[in-house]
Amino acid sequence: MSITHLQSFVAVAEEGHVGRAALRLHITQPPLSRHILALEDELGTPLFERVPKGMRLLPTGEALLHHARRILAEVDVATRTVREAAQGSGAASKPPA
Amino acid sequence: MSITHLQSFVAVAEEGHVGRAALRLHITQPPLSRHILALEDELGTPLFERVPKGMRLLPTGEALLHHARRILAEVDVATRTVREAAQGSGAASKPPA
DNA sequence: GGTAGTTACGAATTTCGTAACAATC
DNA sequence: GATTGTTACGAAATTCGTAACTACC
Repeated sequence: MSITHLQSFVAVAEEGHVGRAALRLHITQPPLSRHILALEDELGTPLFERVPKGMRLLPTGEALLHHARRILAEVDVATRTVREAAQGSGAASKPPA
Repeated sequence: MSITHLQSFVAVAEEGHVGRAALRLHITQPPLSRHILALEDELGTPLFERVPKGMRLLPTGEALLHHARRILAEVDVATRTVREAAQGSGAASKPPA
């Protein structure tokens, strides 16, 4: 499980549609579809039900969604916190791109 | 920032030594060293002070360590929760390796 | 000279996007 | 036949480990 996979999962869960999620993530459908399949394979269970309109979360997916959002938020906080700590101590070695 | 990088970071932070952390992670020193350098580069600040005995956490590193542990723990919980949800609904498609 | 981290470099793996496919309405 | 997700496949990018290097006692 990678952070990229979790970002992909959340996007598909929120859009309910691999194509739209891919647009949102600025990648094409196939790699995004593969991210979901890889996650399902790793966890050993489907996360979505494939319906004619797109992708519908299963209970397993609902369970993951909570945690995925929390993880992604925490990654964000971690990044900001470290950058602030760096600024505070004037120890920055690289200016932000 | 990837989960692998965070695992590497925590191991080095706890061991205070790239070589020992590499043994613990069952990889060699160079990739582990690169993980730390990549993280420092991405965050724009050093996380460790290089001392003769090894690697010593800087305040920026201390700040990251808290979040990194929380993220890794949350990933663990997420994995278990989804697997339990799958068992509960009998929807498992792949037996655990 | 021993111990530590880092850089060079080639091989193996992974990941991407285009194109083709499959399935459902 | 239009819309959706998936598989094939070759190219590009990443990541590994061995070997060589650097720095500090």
